[in-house]
Amino acid sequence: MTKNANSHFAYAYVRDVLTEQIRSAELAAGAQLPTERELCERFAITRPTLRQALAQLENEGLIFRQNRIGWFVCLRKLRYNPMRHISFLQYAAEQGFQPQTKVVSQEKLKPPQHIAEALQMDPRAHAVHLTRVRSVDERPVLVERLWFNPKTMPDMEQKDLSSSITGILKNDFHLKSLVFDVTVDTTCLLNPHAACLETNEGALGLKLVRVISDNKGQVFEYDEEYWRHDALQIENQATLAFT
Amino acid sequence: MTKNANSHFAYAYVRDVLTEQIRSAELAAGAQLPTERELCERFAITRPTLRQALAQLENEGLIFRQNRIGWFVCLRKLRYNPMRHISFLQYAAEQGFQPQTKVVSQEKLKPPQHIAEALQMDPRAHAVHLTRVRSVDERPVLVERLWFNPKTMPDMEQKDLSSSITGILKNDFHLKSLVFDVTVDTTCLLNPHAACLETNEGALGLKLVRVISDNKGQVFEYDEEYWRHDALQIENQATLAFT
DNA sequence: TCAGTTTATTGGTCTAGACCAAACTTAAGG
DNA sequence: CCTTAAGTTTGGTCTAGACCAATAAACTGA
Repeated sequence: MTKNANSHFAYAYVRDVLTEQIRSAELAAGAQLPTERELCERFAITRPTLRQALAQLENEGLIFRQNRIGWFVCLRKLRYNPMRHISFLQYAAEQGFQPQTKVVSQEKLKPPQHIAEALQMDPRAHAVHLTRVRSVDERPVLVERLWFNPKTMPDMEQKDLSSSITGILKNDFHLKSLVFDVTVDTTCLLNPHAACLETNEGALGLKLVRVISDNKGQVFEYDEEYWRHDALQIENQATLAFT
Repeated sequence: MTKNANSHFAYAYVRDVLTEQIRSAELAAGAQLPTERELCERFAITRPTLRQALAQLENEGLIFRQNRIGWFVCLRKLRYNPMRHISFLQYAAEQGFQPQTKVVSQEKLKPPQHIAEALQMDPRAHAVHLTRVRSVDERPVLVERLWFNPKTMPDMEQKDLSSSITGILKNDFHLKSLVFDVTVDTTCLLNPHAACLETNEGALGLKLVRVISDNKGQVFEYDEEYWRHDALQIENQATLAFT
């Protein structure tokens, strides 16, 4: 097969050609790519070589796969500021998406040790645990798992958790301010998160952990957010005032 | 080959075994993994299958490769808050790393159109462009490319850019406050960034874009940071006060 | 026309190599 | 002891299949 000068490997050439087709909108957002076998024929390469190229486009967040259906050009991303406090439903709607939330489970159980430690709770105690999936335009993009400290947030199993948790902290537990500690890592999505996000096991994802405390450092809530990496763009804004 | 119940594919089984060995410190941070051919023999699989498992561990940020030398368990990550303003040298040193910075190039040239637009400058004009590589413990982790708006930051080619750019904005251009707009995306590292980071082309990375303006919205600087994804953990903290 | 079954299509997983090239190790010579 | 060359080891790239399984499309019968 022929290649241009700056991508002498076959997979790199294919990756660059497809990238340019996506960037120039020759392949439109949401469009299905030709099948793997068609692309192999067109570029005169084998499927392992093609899939190396596709994997890199996938990691770049340019394409995504639907199991046994095909590869698609990614749609626009949800811009997400993990430090803001308006609800998912609100900022997704503001950006022209159609957001949805589905509770997967709510139960009271013993948390893993690292979560018990982060919550500063008795590791033998049970905590209320809420798992929910968020979608935009009927495409699941986020699995979140919330843990509530039984000491600082008692009786959570009796509250309506479909409303704002921040509201519960303010109104039911009378907090005057909250501190959010957030970390972001790349991760490999495993089941059940991968299945909830309708992606295959092993796909790249972003894991966001948020610990919510009061201003005395007492921990109330521990959240894990597993995101499809191709569905969001993290953003933030800060101001530096010179004194 | 044999596998346990929850990872019925060979590559998934290998991935999970190696993950557990890393998590339990049976494979210590920095340790070299057995060679690919040794692992193939041990697990009775072929190299493509093994490399599928290794690729997922790499995306997870658990292992990294050195070209033609071997696979290694990742060392601890630099915790990075993109919204803070202390220098890289300072927060890396605070975390017990040995930071280094190397200027790769400094030149004045016509920026790409999307950068000219972000800088709100005449697209035909030239801007000072600085490229530098940051390392910790002699391991390159970040390539940054800084563009300075010639309208708001004239004569930058005559300044000492090895010192604090923020200091230059404050002292030379008399700004009273700065606004930082930051976005974070996963990306596929290509050359020359991949080479600077001593990783192979196509490796997963994180791209962070920061636009620096004054409080009137006038843009001064446009920064692109290309990070080894396995070398950093993004963190942030915010406070929400209820009124 | 609809429901159920069958067939086809698509990506997913895997084997079994081959060969390349960067990096390291070893050996030889000055 | 140092430099250079040769050999070895390692990950990188690629071919050439095979077979699986999820999903869609097509077909058939009521």
